[in-house]
Amino acid sequence: MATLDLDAIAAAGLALVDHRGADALTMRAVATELGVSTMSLYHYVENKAALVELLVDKAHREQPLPAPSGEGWREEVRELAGWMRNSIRAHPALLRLRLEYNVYTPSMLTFGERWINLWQQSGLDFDAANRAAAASSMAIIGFAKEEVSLRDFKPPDPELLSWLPNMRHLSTSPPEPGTSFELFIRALIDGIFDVLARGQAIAGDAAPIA
Amino acid sequence: MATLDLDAIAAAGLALVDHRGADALTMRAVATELGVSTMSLYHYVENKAALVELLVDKAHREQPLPAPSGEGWREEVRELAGWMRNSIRAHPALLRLRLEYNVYTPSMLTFGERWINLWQQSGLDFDAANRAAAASSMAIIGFAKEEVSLRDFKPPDPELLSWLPNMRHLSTSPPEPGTSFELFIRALIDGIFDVLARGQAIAGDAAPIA
DNA sequence: ACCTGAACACCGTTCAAGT
DNA sequence: ACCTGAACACCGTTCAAGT
Repeated sequence: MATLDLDAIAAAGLALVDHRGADALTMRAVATELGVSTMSLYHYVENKAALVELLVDKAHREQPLPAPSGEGWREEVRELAGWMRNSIRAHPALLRLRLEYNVYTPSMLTFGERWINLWQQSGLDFDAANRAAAASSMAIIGFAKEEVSLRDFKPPDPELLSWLPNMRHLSTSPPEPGTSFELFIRALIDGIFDVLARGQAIAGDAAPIA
Repeated sequence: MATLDLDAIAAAGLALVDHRGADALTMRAVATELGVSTMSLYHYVENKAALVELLVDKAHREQPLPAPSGEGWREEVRELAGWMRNSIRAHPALLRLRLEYNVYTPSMLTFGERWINLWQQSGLDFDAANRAAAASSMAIIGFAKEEVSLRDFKPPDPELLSWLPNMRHLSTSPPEPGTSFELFIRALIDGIFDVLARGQAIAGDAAPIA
């Protein structure tokens, strides 16, 4: 029996990333963490990109998709958005590695599938629902990533802020991050639905009337 | 007179990043591009993080903030959002470096200042306008970053997609990226305004009535 | 099949030395 | 003040060799 397996490698790597940051994830560090030589890893993983993919997969398995609540499409979209946000926030240091090694996993696709499904239940027509799903998923993923990026934004010296009264006020009393996401998600869903529903209604009504 | 200056270094670095990607930006590469030894750079730049900051600053100077059009706050918010999107798209490979070296520049702050200013003209009260500005700026920056990230997303094998009809349809006929941003920005601004204006109205009306 | 040490081609950066 | 080559401490990864 082998002393190593993919899950142990993923666990060790993810622990490194979570506790010591993206820079701490080196082949050497993962190997010594597992009490094994660096080159052993290459029997399980083709290269570092594959290692990162392994971590992303494990992170995703730890955060299974929520069961549909049946509370209606709007509420379910909000729940799924919250799940995506939590998935991103669970391993903030993983974001840089994903970008660096261009890692995409099938789990993203199943999320997208369900996301589109929900919008198809909104009453918008087929094409509008697809456009709504595409735009809104990008917005939500981008917003959640931006939240974790801003976490290690160090506020500039007060000197500079003295010329920028609005920013000074915002940086001294920032809105709570949770409420910002609440506002964003509600506004986005309602906004996208309204814009597209209005477009449909106009397109649908104009022809018969004219 | 010196053979080197900050602007030449920034230009050489930015050219490398734009034409050969983030990985191509090494101290050695920038130096040889300028026909100089690697260590010369350290007389102008403390370390690689400072080099990246230099590139970001140059990129930002090339994309000056648009003059206020005076067409009303909604239109001006859209214009400013488009400017931000273009700034991000102008140097897509710079995003990874910014994240990697945690680079924030004062130019971000002047953007934020104006962004808040516009929302203060929306008719929302002071706190609501600030919340709107914070949430919407994160959404827009995140969305634009997501757009460029998705640029080098390679669609998965059709095998996998056969179980995901919605995603298969989306990947065979994706919406045009430009219209996706148009939809997103309009929906976001209207959505945020409506949610907060409704909240204000309710809070303002409920008390007298009860 | 699984694991290993030595080595290679790269990094960013320090240092002592040149003009 | 400005520039330089040599060297150091890291990377990811190849290779030939062990069990």
